[in-house]
Amino acid sequence: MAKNNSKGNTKDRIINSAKKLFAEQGYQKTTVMDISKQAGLSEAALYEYFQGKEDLLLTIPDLWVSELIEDLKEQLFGIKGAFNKLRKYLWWYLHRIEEAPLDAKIVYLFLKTNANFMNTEVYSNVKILYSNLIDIFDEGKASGEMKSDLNPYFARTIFIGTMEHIVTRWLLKDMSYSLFENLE
Amino acid sequence: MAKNNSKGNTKDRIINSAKKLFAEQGYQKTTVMDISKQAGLSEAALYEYFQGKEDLLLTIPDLWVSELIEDLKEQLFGIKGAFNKLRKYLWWYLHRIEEAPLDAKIVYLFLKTNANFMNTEVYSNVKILYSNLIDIFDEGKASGEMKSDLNPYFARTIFIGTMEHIVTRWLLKDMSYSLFENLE
DNA sequence: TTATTATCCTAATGCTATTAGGTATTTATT
DNA sequence: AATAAATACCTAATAGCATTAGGATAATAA
Repeated sequence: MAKNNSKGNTKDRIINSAKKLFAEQGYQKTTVMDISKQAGLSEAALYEYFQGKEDLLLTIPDLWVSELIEDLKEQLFGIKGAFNKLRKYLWWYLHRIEEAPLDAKIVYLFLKTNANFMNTEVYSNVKILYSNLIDIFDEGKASGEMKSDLNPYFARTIFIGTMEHIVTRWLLKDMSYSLFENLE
Repeated sequence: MAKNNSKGNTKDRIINSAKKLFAEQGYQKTTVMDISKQAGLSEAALYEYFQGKEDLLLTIPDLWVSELIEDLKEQLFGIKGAFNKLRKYLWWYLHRIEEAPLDAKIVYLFLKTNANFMNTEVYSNVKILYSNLIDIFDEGKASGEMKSDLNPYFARTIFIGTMEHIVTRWLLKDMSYSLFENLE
């Protein structure tokens, strides 16, 4: 019950070191020694906490994305109108990404290229995150706010595609400007 | 003058082997030995043709993207109307990607995550490829086909974002369906 | 024929992820 | 309090892989 005090700290230290280094130098160029040194440990000790380098990569954004799901519910709660919800969604998403650029970079740039990404907790959580949009578009159609022949799935593809494109470009350009500079 | 007969062949063999293996197993999990064995060479011989594994990755889609640029001009030539051009652009792009899924996978999934991507020939070529869209939107505004307050840059972001999202999803799902199943 | 260059090889080298096998310190049990 | 067990960490292998050294063979040029 009182066992994971320093253990929890160490694990966090490893995660934070890895996050920083992965985002800065990329996954490949970051060595396990880099990470463990930054966390103040030996390499071997790191393996007490994670199965390996890849496991570390896959674990890092787990927490972040789970948080996002919880937060999104709250944020959308009480907002009336599909367009208002969409606006809020967009704003919220970009805001969260600007707040946690390291996590975002790892998810966007390194995780997707990993062969095991599709079997990840993160992947299914991202799907949940995006499924909310379908509901919003359905609501918009039902209320008459949006055209009745709108295909919600295609609308979502456009919405997400655009958002992700903006974010990816921002990440590739080293976050050198604010994401909000180019909002309609 | 007659020196690069077998040399040219060998280089092609290496490129094709690497392309296949990168796309199948991912960049990290593919070893130089895999590639050279598949190409019928020793590992050392491969280094006569490429500086290394990363150089190989960066070189592979060079040719493909250069070709695309040439082809696009032809394809759009003689088409009247911005919307017609847009439709053609979309159709052409998806078609070319279905035709060369290995190149596409490498560009979309592995190249973008590489730290050196931004300094690549491929990157500047992709920019050229996308800059054509600005002209199309400008033309559409000038001809009255599109609203005069349309922001061409934002329109392009939406267009490309949507396209890339569709393609990325398709690639991640192992190209298990035709890209044209879900066209408007 | 001799020199040069192209093409390829085997055998290092050195870096990096991961494991083996252990020590010391904390926690639980009697 | 004494002993057992688990925790947190270490140094020193091991093994895989990218890359290089140092040639050998064969084609081409002088």
